Amino acid sequence: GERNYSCFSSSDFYSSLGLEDFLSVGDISGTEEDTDSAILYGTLRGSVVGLRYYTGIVNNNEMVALQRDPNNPYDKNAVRVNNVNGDQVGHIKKELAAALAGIMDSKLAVVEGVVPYGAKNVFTMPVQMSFWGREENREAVLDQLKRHGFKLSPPLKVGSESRFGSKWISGRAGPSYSAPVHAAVQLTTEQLKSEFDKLFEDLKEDDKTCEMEGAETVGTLLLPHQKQALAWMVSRENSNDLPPFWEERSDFYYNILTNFAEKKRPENIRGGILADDMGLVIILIQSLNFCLCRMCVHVSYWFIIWFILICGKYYTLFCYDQFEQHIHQDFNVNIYVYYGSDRSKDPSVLSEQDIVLTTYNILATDYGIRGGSPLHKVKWLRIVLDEGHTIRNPNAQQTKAVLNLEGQRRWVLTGTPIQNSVKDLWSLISFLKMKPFTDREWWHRTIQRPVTTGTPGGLGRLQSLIRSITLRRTKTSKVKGKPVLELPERKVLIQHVTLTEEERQVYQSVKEEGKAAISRFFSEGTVLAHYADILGVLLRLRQLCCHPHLCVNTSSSFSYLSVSADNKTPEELRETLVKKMKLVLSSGSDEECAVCLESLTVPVITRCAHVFCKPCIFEVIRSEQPNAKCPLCRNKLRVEHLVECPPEEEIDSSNGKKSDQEWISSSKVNALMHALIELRRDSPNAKCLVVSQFTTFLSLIENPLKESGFAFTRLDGSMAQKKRVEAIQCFQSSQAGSPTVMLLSLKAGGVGLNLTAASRVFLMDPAWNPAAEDQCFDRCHRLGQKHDVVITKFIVKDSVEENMMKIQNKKRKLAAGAFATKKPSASEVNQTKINEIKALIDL
DNA sequence: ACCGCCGGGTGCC
DNA sequence: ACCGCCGGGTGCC
Repeated sequence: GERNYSCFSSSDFYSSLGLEDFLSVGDISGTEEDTDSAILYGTLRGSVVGLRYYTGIVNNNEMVALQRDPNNPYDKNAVRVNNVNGDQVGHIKKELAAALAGIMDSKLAVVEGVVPYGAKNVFTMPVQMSFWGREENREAVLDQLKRHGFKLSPPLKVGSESRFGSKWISGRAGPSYSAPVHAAVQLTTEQLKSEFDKLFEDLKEDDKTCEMEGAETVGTLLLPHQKQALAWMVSRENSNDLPPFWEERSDFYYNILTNFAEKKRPENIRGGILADDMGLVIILIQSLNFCLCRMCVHVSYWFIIWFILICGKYYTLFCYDQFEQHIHQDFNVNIYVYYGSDRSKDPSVLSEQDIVLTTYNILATDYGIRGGSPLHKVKWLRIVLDEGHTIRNPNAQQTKAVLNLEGQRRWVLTGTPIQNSVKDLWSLISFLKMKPFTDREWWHRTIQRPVTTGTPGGLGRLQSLIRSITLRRTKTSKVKGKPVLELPERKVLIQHVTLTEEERQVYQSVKEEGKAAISRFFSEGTVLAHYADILGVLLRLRQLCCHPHLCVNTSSSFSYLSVSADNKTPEELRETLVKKMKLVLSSGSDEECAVCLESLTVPVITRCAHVFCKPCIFEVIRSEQPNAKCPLCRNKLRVEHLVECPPEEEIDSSNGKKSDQEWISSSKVNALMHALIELRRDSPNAKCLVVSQFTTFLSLIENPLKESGFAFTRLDGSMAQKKRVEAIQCFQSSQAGSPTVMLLSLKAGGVGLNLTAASRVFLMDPAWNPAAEDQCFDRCHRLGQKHDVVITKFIVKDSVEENMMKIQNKKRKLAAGAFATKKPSASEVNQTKINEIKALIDL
């Protein structure tokens, strides 16, 4: 909404820096998504009329949806009443509709209905309505109702919504309300956490521990947990079970959450979620391309074989996030790589394939094209989403494109089925076509809200739902009492680095200058308004900890801090946006485009200060016109407001050597080189990753590596796909003379990136988000790793890096306990942010 | 009777 | 709808 505009313009900037996880930037999504903080204002009895004109039928106690019908020729205030299936039951009586229309259109409240009794009436039936909204809108809603002569009853708990399968208690006479049940109990963080752990750790179930031999060619190579996964997947595809929460009654099928019934048997869920936090399954596909470790080769073949043997000659669409071109084609199946400008737009070409590989980005781009996407014209036998969690934003074009694919058997591979809250699950559940959750209203009313408010039974529902469709394997999962995977140890060492006198002087002067500016913001009370600028200060300090050359124009660096944010001319606004974009592009390497989730190609910045690829954001604007909104903050988007990055200056000096500038070292580089040389002396065959967020730093490090005769390779987000594959294969190779060092940018590659050849990691600079570090470490500490993994973090003593570590530790502790609990209030979030800034700059 | 009352026609929004 | 509402027919006691 526009009301939040001023917030967005500053806060979206740090989300594009990827710092929101670290610096507790609150979720400030618009009202439509902000349903979690809704409270119940009260209830109201109304009537549904015109029943005999519609075919939709309901049961007593069944939930109904109220939907505005503004184009109704008889009454612009019309409100439709639909049953769970989406069939219209009738209309809300016009006097009441007149009161509801304004409230619903302005989104002041969400109105939900339940038909308490009289469901079989011929002409009209009662409907019990609940009004939900944000605390601050309560008065406005009550007011609007009052003006039309309606008054809400106190928020009784509506029976069918509050307990698992509970019924309305029918009194002998009059309307049947259940007595107000006790208030919902908010579970403690620990309780919630342990409940969620249980969601996934259910290996005792028969259908998940039963093993199945693979195809003959690979069967002998399967590990027990892989055989289990195979058996489970096959059973899921052939299962005749009703979907969760459905019961067979005498001659119909009954949904115990919504009390909806229908004669037609609800579709089985022929698929599920393979949730795997270490790529045990994800690796199956991706390791095809990194097939240097024997086990991975077979694991991946196994997966392909599974699809061929189980499904016969059918075509299967893989949604492939980390796109790879080199696919082994040893199994005599047709694999079509649907990617690049020469991709066939002919659906029948796709239909001829056994397997079609594509990316979310392509899928989303094609979805909007005139004439329709060929991918959406094929009826797939199977659709497999790799990195399924990337579709967790229900409003993203990618999600919409995925949800609209046709295909009966649907699989989701994801390491993190629930990223932050239950909310994230909806897209996946919807993708699996689980009735009635494909409609977000039923998901929200029956699962999400009960869970987040701690309504008794809510977690139980979620649990049984997840259990029925998910196979979960974690590093600690056990099969027959033995861990599914015994990984070598992982050790993290902190190596402190002391700056030289000279480095310290520069650092100190930049710090004092920044500190003075930030102090001024504090005294002016404009800290949050200058948040982006503050991040800029911190960025420079972080860079100075690494190498003085990373921080280019130090002396005049903060001149822009004094520019007032208001009253800018268009040219000034443009300049500011360009500056912000450059800061984003240089802050950490490989900033992602939120549309394609890949590295930014031709970056442009929106007026709301979000950075996207130019083609990506153009496509968004084109397909959503005339009211295109920013995918990240929902602010209005206009093509003419987009600002491109002026080309004259090289931002990414990826080859490092600033033309003839003489190479100098730094304390941190010295520390690294000392460690590398020692490692080469002690174990000449050991391979290591040198990781930094700054690609320019990696480029600088190339100099001493060459001087000391190291064979090294490099992987960062800016590299073309072919180069990346080459770099990885070359590094993973065990041949003599193959590189022993890989320069790796922190965020390069996806979960599937397999760098198990390395057993040492040198992290050159701490990341804002500890999870990003962990994910990076997991690229070598994963299936296939033969050695203990030692990670060395270089941290400059008495610097912003040390302060970052402190906050990281705090975050880690928080993350360990927090899950789906109530969101902190905006003021709490801001206070945390302010405290973190103070801690970072020693104020 | 510019009323009341009767009884038939009729029926969402 | 075994209702409400509408509008035409009708009109002392």
